[in-house]
Amino acid sequence: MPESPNPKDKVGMICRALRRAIIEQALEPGTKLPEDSLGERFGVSRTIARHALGQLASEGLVELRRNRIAVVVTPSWQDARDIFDIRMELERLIVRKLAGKLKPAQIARLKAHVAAEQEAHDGPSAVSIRLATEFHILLASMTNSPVLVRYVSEIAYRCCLTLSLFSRPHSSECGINEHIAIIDTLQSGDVDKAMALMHSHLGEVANRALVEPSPARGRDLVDVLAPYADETR
Amino acid sequence: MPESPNPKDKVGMICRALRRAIIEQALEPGTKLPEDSLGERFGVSRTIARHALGQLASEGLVELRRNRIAVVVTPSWQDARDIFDIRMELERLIVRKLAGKLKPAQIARLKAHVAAEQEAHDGPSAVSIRLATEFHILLASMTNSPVLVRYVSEIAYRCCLTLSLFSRPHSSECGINEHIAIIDTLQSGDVDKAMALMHSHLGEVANRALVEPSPARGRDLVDVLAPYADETR
DNA sequence: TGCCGCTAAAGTGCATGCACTTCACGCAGG
DNA sequence: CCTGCGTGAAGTGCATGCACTTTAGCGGCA
Repeated sequence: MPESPNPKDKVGMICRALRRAIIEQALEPGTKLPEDSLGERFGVSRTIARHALGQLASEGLVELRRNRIAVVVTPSWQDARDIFDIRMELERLIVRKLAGKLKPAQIARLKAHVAAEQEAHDGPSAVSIRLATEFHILLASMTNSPVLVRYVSEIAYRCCLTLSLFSRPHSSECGINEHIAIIDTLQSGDVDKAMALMHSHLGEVANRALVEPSPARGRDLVDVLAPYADETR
Repeated sequence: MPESPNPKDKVGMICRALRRAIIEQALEPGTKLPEDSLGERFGVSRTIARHALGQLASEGLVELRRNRIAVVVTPSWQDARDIFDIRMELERLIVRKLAGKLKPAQIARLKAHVAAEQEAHDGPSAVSIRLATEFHILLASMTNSPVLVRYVSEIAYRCCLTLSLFSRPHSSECGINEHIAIIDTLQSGDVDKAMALMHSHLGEVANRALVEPSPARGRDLVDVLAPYADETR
């Protein structure tokens, strides 16, 4: 529902490209995204680039301030916590809808994905982060609920952003085993266990990600100061 | 985060206006929204109108098909069910965050809102639907979680759309009393009871809204046929 | 040296123009 | 009377242009 997979849809293309760049941390939080550069890079006019930025902004991935260059958002620590809270609720819902109802083909699909995750385990961490995220989106898509897919995608992308901000350098090799366990439990049909598993899985991720701010975590000054700046108005 | 309350932000203005028009059912599902008409009506160029439509589309309120006039979405019955499911989860989360933590000023604010609902009870049903919806959004906003606010707003708006499609003519005078009960329980701090109340409140709304399609519910042919059309591709 | 103000360059906000697509109406044929 | 088709009108997709805002860097002044 965000935008169709229509190959002619240029703004959709750009959105996907940028989302992917962001999720793989090729574009770090705070990176500037000037309309013309984008347009030039993708071979379209500013108009289109602008439209794409609008989309991404509505997904919470870029920040759009009037008369200012768009930037990749820098989620606050509080934002991050909120997002994880919501994510847990939504993914529990997904698990509830899915437990015991997956067709063999779907199970196979999931296992194939996890295999890909394992394969990428020793590769660049950007890829494994992306795959881990896509696992959750894949799961969501099996509910056949476009709305759920959209929200979980959005949230999962934003969690990636958060990870690149707050998480310890090498915590990214997050629970592939947990993914496997979830698939198995889903297949077995034990709703409660599946929900608990998903809950603790996400809890793990959140814990790895959300090491308490401990102010000067190498991040840009302006980000560190953001909360204080809020006080002044 | 969707768009700032900046008064200079024309596309934000148009979005708000259209959202409100949709929520009050001045624009029914299926209504066409040509860019130029919109632009003319709001005194801006097509460019801006177009941008606004893009926003609304990403919120799931309008449908945007390539080279075709944008229309107010016509949610399918299944969509409606999904949306209510998600809504329940999110609002339960809200209640959990809020129970026992509301400041007196916030309680007062809520009660004032309910009073307004009561006042509008005998007025046009469009207004009371809007107020009922805004009650939930107000609640969400008290969590101070922008993401939560955004999602609940979006979902609530879409529920309104659904209502105008599926609900019986005069079911709109939905539980003002239930709103009051929720406020009271929230104040008392009984998390479980508050969650149960909210759950049943939404369940009520959903039941009133989602009378099983029973095919020819006066709706347009094309809508009835939509699911069958899906089979063909 | 260090700081402040000024100015050109870079960037955004928005409207308009042109090419292409879809839509709606009327007309011919069954 | 209904159906199928062709054509102009209506509408979208996209690029470009101009006015205004922000930014960054330079030169003057302390």
